[in-house]
Amino acid sequence: MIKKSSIAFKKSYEYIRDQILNGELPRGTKLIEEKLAEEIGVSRTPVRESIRRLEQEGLIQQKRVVNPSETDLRNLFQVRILLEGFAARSAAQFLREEDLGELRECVRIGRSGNAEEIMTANERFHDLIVQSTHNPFMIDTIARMHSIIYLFRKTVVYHKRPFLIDEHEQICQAIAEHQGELAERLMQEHLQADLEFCIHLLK
Amino acid sequence: MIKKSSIAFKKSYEYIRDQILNGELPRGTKLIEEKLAEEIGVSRTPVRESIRRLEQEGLIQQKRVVNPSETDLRNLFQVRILLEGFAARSAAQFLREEDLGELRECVRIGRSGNAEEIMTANERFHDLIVQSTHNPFMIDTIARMHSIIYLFRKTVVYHKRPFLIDEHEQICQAIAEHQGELAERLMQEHLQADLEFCIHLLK
DNA sequence: AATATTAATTTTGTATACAAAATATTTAAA
DNA sequence: TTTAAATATTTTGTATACAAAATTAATATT
Repeated sequence: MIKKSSIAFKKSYEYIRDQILNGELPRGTKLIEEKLAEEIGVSRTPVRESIRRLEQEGLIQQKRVVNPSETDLRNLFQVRILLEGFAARSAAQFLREEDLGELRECVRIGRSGNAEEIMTANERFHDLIVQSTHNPFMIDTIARMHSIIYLFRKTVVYHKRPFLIDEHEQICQAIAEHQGELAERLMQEHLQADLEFCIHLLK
Repeated sequence: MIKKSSIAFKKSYEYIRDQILNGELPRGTKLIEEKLAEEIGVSRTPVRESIRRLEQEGLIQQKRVVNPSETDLRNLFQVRILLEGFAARSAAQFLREEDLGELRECVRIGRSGNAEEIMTANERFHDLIVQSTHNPFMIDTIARMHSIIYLFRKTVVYHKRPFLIDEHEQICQAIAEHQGELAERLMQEHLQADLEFCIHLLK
């Protein structure tokens, strides 16, 4: 089957999404179709579609860049903890040897890399575990949450959370030893700590 | 804050969604913007938007009415079981007395009502439990799954699944007695049975 | 000065036109 | 009769116009 290009839509979707994710469009900003269209160099139609799409993905709410409250974050993490906890348990059972190697590599980079590298490694760590479920529906649901969580990534990178990498290492080990229950619990605690850290920064 | 109407969009969105859910647009059908627009009596623009929305909600995939495979259903239910299982546990802790009454009423109707009433009561049963989480994000995620699952509701109603109401009753009782762990396990088993029944019918 | 009304402006929702892309159909070649 | 190429048709993507709705600014009234 042939892929369709939709270049104007792609361009505007990626532009707006990236502007939101890297903070150039701060949380709470009102998005105006015509302004964006002119800025991007396309008509309103694809911009409109992009906004709607991002609305469905949770990055935009009522034409504004989403601005999650503490409660919103807690709700989000309640679901995230359930799903990624399951994923960790699943990884302990199904993760392939080569992926386990990459998981360890992520931990290593977490200790020795620069800010940019650490951020990428952290994302990769969680992604490897989520992918191990081989459940596209679950992967998609989790990805949707991450796009909101990533709104905070700059803030979180500046204030490095203590023990983050240690926790990753523990999870990694539990997975390597096929201890599903333990991996699940450790992941839950890990994410809970992430949440509290996020909320702490929010104030 | 003032609600906006968007009458053409609302009209076309609801029209298309309902046509899909009640089977008048069978699974796999290709949707053509212009045909639908004329049928509904609006222009292509709101129809387009409706299709995109329904695509995000999972009822449409690549311009066609979604047609889930057995694997798709299993993946979907894996997530559903996690989330609704959690919701049942949560209900055992937090469900208000009046909602428990309604839950019991759903069980009663499940035994004595006609097909239409039973269907509504079943939906309500699950909804009450899901709502007890008071987590809009979780509620929304689950709702999204239900819209796909409801594609099968006609088929499922014709072939009444045995023990369905008994299981509801057991869950209801566990919740009433604040036995969270039990309620969670019963809900998981209940949904697993639902899944197997769905898949059995699919063939 | 604060509040309510009205008017001006911005922004969005919808319809429409047209070109690009995808699909279906016909014709030609093996 | 099958396969390939060319053509015609349908369908989608994008731009644009215009009216409805929402927002903002200005005016009048207390």
